[in-house]
Amino acid sequence: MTSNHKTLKKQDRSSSIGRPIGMLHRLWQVYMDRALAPLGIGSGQIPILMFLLRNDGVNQVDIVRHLRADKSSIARTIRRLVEEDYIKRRPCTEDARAYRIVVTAKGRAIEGRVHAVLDSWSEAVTQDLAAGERELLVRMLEAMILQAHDLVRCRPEDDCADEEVEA
Amino acid sequence: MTSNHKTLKKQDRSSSIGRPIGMLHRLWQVYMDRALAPLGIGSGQIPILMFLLRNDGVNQVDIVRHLRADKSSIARTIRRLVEEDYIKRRPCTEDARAYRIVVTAKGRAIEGRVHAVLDSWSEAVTQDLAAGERELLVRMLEAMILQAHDLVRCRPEDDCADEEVEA
DNA sequence: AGTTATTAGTTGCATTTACAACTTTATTAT
DNA sequence: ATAATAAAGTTGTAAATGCAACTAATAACT
Repeated sequence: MTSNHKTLKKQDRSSSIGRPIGMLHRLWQVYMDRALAPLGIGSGQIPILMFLLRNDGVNQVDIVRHLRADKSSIARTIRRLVEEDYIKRRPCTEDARAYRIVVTAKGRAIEGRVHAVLDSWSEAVTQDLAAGERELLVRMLEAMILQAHDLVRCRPEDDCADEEVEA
Repeated sequence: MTSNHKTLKKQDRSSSIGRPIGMLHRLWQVYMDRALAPLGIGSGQIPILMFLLRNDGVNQVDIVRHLRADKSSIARTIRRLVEEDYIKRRPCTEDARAYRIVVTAKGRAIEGRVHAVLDSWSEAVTQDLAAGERELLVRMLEAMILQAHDLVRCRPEDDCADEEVEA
């Protein structure tokens, strides 16, 4: 235990919201990658797969909107999911440019496992929060995402306002 | 305005903590990269630079511990910061393996700019939160990081417990 | 109908970041 | 003092992602 941590200050962690969030995200990725390694699926594919499990048959743009990601990232991640046979792409009859992305049996088969891993993370990291704080946290994060999206992907009349509902 | 978002459900956003955090982090990166482009510095370099501005002369391991990142990432990011002349490495006299990382004048010169950008992000995304919620949020995030770190980088007697202080 | 603008996806390229294996130097234990 | 360990950094490799530029197809406009 040598090293010169004597002049390290406890500061620069109070203000910025970005730093702790980035840290949590990276730790989440590591956790997910380890837990999902036996399934041959990586952390980056999880959001798409989970979305598709609830919204089978959507196209890539729908995924882009929901995940607020870049379409090229989505395209590549979908390719990986297809390669691993978790999802399948079939031409969209109404629009020759688009595809309908559907989950395969193999994809459905791991839903439980993935959900369990996601939940174990959420449970573990929030175990120190007081009663009700976790729900508040989720609400705050969603509110922040809306602001962040407006700030970063500020398109005039963007339809990212979470349409749908179905059921 | 065609597209088939009719069967999209509003679900799968309630539970998981990982998804919204990842989303915020990516949006943060985009925001920072855009705002900092004129400075020739990227979002990945910010945490290290900000840490060094408060803790000049530490070595890479100190940075690794503070940022809870991988040492190879830190090594490469430091190389970039050196290439852009924001920081400098000088051999550590007490330990021939290590370096002391110090911020250059150019690095100090942009501190205000960077801080302003960081703050504008934090301010913008939390603008909808109620009074005091932002502080609560930061506290929750820090508590979650501790749990996450234990979960992912669980080393027996890890000294990541934020030593230092040096008021 | 014909031209223009938009939209769905893809590809090249760059950044951020983790893991494993390796080098060099310092520590511990014998 | 030696040998075995551990620690500080580096490098190869790969995943996750964003941006810009491109193709193909649909929608809009005249």
